[in-house]
Amino acid sequence: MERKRISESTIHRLSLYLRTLAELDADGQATVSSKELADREKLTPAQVRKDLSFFGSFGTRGLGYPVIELKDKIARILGVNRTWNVAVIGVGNIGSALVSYKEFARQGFRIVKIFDNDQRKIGSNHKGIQVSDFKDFADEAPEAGVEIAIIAVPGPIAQYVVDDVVRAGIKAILNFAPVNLRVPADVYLRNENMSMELEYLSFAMVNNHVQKKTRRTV
Amino acid sequence: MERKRISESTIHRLSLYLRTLAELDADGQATVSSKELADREKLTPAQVRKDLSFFGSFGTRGLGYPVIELKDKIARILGVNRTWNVAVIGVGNIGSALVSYKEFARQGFRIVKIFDNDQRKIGSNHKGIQVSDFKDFADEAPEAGVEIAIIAVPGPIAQYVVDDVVRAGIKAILNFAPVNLRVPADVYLRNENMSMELEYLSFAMVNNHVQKKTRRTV
DNA sequence: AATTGTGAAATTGTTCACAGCA
DNA sequence: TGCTGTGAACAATTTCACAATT
Repeated sequence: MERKRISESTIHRLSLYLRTLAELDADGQATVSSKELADREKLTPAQVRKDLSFFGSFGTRGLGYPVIELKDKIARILGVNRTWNVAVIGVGNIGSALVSYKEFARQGFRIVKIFDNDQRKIGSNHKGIQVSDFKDFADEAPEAGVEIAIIAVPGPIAQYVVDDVVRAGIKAILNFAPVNLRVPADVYLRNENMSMELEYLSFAMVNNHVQKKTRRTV
Repeated sequence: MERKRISESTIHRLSLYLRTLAELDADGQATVSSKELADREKLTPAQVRKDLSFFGSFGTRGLGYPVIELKDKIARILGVNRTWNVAVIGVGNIGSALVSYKEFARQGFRIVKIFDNDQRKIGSNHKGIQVSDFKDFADEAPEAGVEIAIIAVPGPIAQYVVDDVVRAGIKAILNFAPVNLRVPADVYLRNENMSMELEYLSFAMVNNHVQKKTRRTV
């Protein structure tokens, strides 16, 4: 199968293309050129073509790319042409916002379980899902077919939570807690650090940082 | 002053170092080596030293870096050795989570104004702040000394909101809406795309992607 | 003895430029 | 003619490796 090293930036840009293709599709546009796609994302046409070429040739010379087909193809590459079962752990500010965040559902990430360790929250209802006691995670998460765990607990307890999550056999974790977590090598861990982009803005303003091509401004 | 091109990745790593240094400081550790810092972030010691060397020499050969001093120095570089006044626009799921998010305050990002266009929300109270009508943004934001705007409104209206924000003279914007926004070249815009990391996890699982050095897993 | 700071080398990522095709 | 797909050229970033310093 695939035997090239696809860089992290390429994957992130595929996410961008996917979003834009969905917009174009909604507008009823049938084809799109690498130039148009590039302009929307503030990238170069060559970059777009190179990114796509890692996975095959989807375009037509002289014409461009068929919007719907390309969208489907990228969705397949990213693995979002299907549904993923997600558990949210911690139903505080961030956790409950995520449970209600429609964009996740739209991308195929379906929240099927919610966990917390606060007795006042356990049993309460969020978007039709009963909050479970986190100590039942190892039983209930596999039972519900959970494949991805989102950690939205306070920093100080995040490592304990993630240890339990790993022990329950979950292999993919998205961490919103503002701490560095340790997981075994066979577990995928990504961090969502919401202060980071604010700090970038702060840096830019303090240093009158000249903006350039915008490599990964998402 | 500074006359080197500092890359975006370097800035992001400074955020990581800052967070880790705060942890080390809290643990009472006085010095740290590039090796220890690197291990915590899954980077190389050379990378850490190179990043820091862009801004000066803060370490002592044979000894390492003084934790508190380095933390302060990085805070100064990032511009977070001060307070920034922030307005949150849109007090739905995400917006209200951000208003309550303690990490922002800890980093010096102080939410001083909240705006919405929903009459049922205007006037209501979130963490001691009265929600203002967004149509008064141009008057009230400058008055409150707002320097950074966080956009947490639904995608379809985000461009209109951002246009008004720019017109009110705001030069730094953090966008949580899942759309590409256009702003003039002199306005700093960063996007927080929460689906992106989930899509990365999805990609990794579907492709059995081998994890490498983790350049920007935050 | 340990660890920084940094040029130089190696690697990775981006852009160019053009042949190939609809 | 217009636009893709892609090697080759170029640019940026990372790592190496070692002299300098405590």
